[in-house]
Amino acid sequence: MFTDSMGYNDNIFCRLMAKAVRQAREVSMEHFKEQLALILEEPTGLGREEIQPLLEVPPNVDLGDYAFPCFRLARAFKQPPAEIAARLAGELGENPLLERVTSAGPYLNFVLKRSVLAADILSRIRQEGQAYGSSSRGGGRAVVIDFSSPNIAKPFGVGHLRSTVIGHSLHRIYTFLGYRAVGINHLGDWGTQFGKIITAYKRWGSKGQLNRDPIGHLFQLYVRFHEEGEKNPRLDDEGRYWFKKLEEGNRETLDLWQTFRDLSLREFKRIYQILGIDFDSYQGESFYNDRLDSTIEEIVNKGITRESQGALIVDLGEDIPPCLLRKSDGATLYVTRDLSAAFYRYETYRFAKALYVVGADQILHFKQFFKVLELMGLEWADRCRHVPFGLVRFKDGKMSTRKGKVVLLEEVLNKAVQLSLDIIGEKNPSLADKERVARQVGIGAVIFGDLSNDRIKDVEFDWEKILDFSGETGPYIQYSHARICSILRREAPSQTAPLQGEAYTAKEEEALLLQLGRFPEAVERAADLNKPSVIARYLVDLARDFNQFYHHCPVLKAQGDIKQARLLLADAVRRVLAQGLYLLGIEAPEEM
RNA sequence: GUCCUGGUAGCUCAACCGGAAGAGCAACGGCCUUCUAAGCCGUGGGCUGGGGGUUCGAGCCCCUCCCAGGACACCA
Repeated sequence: MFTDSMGYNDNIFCRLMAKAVRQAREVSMEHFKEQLALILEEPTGLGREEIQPLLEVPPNVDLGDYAFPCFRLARAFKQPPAEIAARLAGELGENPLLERVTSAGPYLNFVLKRSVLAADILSRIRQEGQAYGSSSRGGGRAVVIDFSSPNIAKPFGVGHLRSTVIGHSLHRIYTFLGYRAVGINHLGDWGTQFGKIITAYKRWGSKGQLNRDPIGHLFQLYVRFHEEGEKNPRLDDEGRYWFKKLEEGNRETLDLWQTFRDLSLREFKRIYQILGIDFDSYQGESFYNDRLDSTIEEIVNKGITRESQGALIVDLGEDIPPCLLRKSDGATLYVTRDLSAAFYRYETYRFAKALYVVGADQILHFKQFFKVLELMGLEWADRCRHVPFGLVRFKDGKMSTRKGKVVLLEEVLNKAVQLSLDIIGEKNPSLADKERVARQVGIGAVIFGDLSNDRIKDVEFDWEKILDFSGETGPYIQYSHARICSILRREAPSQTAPLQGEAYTAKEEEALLLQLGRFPEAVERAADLNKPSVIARYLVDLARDFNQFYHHCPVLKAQGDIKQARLLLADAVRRVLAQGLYLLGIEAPEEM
């Protein structure tokens, strides 16, 4: 059952097309704002375009559905805002859209007619199903999203979770808005650290251990290299030597590198599978090796480079340090690969946007990188955006990969799933397929925990917090969803019965309807700001509104039209919760 | 030293491009012969780091100081 919102199928594009056709006559919350702006145009003497952005949602539902602050009018009317609000409230007469207009201090508050609101939103959700909230604004244009991008031969720690889940969510959000999202895992599979690892492997490595636990072994070697390097500075030279060999294409070294890469990638894909994530491309840094010369040439040809202390640099002006394209020993750098990748991606995808979901510690790097594109005069330079996020840190200091301090993501996921399983055993022991649900809930909790806060803020890793499933958490949203499914299993709403807008009278129902109507705005905002947290917050509010409804408005025990109306409302909430979770990369179990 | 981010309830965080300061956790008190108590209801809790400025209006914009974190050409 409920297949319309569960299995996300390829059908979405057909739906989006059909939707575009309907769009002209669709009514939405945005449309309500337009209508209000129209109503206010005459009495205020302001234009529609001026009014609409001023309209806001009052802090308290009892005040109204929308509010218009009258401060702006004070000067023109030569009257205090409060008096203007009071006067306008009196002047605005009957309107088919409005239940009432009141003034509260300097604010003019509007209450929409419940029957209109309900019929409007619910019919839309009923018609569009899982496409509710989507749009065709992307028009099939490409958005390239560079995310996750772990370093080969290093463990996948909790620190990598952020880029991975933010990027994945953005991929789904942009797809939902009609873009062709391209997820790229720009693997860190090249660079001087491979010289180090090869050095370490040659000195202390073991083939047996490598096959048994590839990443674990490589990580040990990496840590040991840095430990010994403190005492023996010559190790660094050795590392550089082997990297040079690698770049020259030395067979033996290359084979070793290839082995490390294959083993690591297999390991990473296992983790991605647990998280339910896939990429459209795994072209990492090494992919650009044979393009670097032409990349540099292209930049040099623009006449913006110069030699400095034997290195090739681009001056970027007073505010930013210069960008180093080639070291004095001839080796290239990270940014050279990024530039090369950007050229390649533009040629390949002709993107409308290129997003880089990379930590905030690399803000300067991206400034330099984008500045070079700009100085080259590329018209697509401003389509590139760094989507930075705060770092994960521990109470007792920073996480240092070099020193071997790392919390494995898999360990976190395993603990969350185990805890989830324990809770199911306690609360719902008869549940079928407990392990599957425990995975959905445990992993959902970890993902939601990361996505629910503004990405720019640093997060402190805290076992207690990540394993807390009460309050504003992923399980809270999933639980709300499962509760609805439980009701609908007993009785499904008629999908053809006429909508009875008048049947919604409880204030919990009103709040829920209004919140449902805001979903499309939340999705758009999440995309505009590249912040999945906007959707996460929206879902917390929606789930809270639903739980209040659940506790105050019996569904199955209600009679006739009221029962039917509540079933329909619950069903609409179910769809939006499931879709919202999907956009975050979280599953929505029907029971838990 | 220079630049970038953050600083909101005891703790973790919201606040829709300037508009009426809110949640969750923790604490305390209630609610399961009722559609899943991973829930709901209630109580307490604030000079939005300090000071100045712009504005009818600032948690949000500008200046300055304090605190925390990060970055700052041969790493990624």
